Amino acid sequence: MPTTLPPALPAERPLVSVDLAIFTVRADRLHVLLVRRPADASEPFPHQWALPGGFIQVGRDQTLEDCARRKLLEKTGIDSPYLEQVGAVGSATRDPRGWSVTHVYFALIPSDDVVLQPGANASEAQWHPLIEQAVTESLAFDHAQLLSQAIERLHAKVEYTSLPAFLCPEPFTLPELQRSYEIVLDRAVEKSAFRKRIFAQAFLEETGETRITGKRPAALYRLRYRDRPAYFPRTFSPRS
Amino acid sequence: MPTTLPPALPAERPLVSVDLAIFTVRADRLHVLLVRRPADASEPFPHQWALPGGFIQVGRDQTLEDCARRKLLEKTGIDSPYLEQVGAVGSATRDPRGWSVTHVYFALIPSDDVVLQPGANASEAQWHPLIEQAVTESLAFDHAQLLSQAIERLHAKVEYTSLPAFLCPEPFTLPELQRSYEIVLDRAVEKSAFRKRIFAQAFLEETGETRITGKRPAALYRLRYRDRPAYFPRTFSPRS
DNA sequence: TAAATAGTGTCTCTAAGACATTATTTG
DNA sequence: CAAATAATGTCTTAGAGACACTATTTA
Repeated sequence: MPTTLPPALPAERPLVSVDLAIFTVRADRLHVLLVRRPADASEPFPHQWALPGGFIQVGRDQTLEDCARRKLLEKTGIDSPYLEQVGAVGSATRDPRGWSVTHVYFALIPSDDVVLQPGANASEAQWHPLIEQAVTESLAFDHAQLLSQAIERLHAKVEYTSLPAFLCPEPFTLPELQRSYEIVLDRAVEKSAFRKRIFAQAFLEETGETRITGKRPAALYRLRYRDRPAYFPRTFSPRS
Repeated sequence: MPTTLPPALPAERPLVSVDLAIFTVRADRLHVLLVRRPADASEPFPHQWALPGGFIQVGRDQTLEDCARRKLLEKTGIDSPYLEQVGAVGSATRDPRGWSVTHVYFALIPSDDVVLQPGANASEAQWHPLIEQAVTESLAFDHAQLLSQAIERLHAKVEYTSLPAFLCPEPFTLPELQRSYEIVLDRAVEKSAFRKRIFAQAFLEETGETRITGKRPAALYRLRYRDRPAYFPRTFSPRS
């Protein structure tokens, strides 16, 4: 029998964590939630900004996604956001404490639902605006890379899905939804084409109410399905 | 100091693995490579078919993707396939040996490059045809679900990328590439539209040679870039 | 020259972009 | 009624689908 066969179970196991890119729109800008690493010098990257996250607790989390939802609830008080797995990044060197794999999720939440949770380490949670697809602070670990993966995914999917609707507090008007698209895409969107596109997918329902913000009141809508986005048959700008 | 704070490092760590859905086209059908679990009754799911994969070896694999490439090389002898991470699935119950996370990758390889590696456990590696998007055997663990996630991703991306080109032995003719699309999509593709679409993206280069299989010889092409697919501005059938 | 496969041309259709126009409100 | 914002209408355009047609080979 060869001696090179791996053992049935590995002697050493990697660290396993989940990290979240939680996005919202505030003050007409896309923001991401960051937390400060503990100041304790025995921890890696003390006092640096990082994506909220943490290790799987095998006694507590039933699934990877449960762990992500738990973290989100702890930080924001929100328990049913739009949540999507972006991917996993694992290597021997990304965490000085050892071989580690992290699982990146992104969440979209309407900012008025958020109650940043006080207490313990969450007191240092803060919204950071995204300038040119990135955050100005330098982040702990490889979190800058994880964040840009999440942003890249968001950016790509906004071209052909209704994701920005999950950033709007319900009910919302069509101009508000359009603005949400423009903020995420960071470019102007043509109104008439936008409306045809949205209505063709029929994922909104009228509340019957209107909102009087500017001059002519705008019709209010809510999502027909809170649990999944709508898909458009084409992207916004097929070439550009 | 509260006693509910998690420890800096978790006491228990999940098992971490990689599983591969390796696709190829043989005999005009999409196939996936499966391996038999060891017959040893002390192992879970003895003698069942499973996706090739295994635990991360922290002393050996530098990254998650390295681990996937290593497994692929061990099973097929191929070292630079198209390889893409599909996602991670983790839960307390998916492996009877404990909390486990697996990372699913899919690979596309031209079947004539493959040399199924003999020896040890690899002697039991076999190509299985996909009928109606699935394999007829029942698979170990949650591998049926992992496989369908991989197939779903492949299916979705074929609508707007050049992925089927990675299934064709180079050089290939346009009718051969079209057939590759039809096999993966499991539907007919219209020739004229197909050719316009392919040439518009300019990801092929002519070899100058032709292949004489049927009557009129067909021009031979190879990929301009082996490392990434081309993206089309629209999907194949915008509605249907 | 018939059969078969490779490759092209033409017309239609769908959904997006541009941009002008109409509608409804407040001051 | 003027200003402002909401909503609609019309024309163009890009790229896919349908399908007829031409081109090049072998038997």
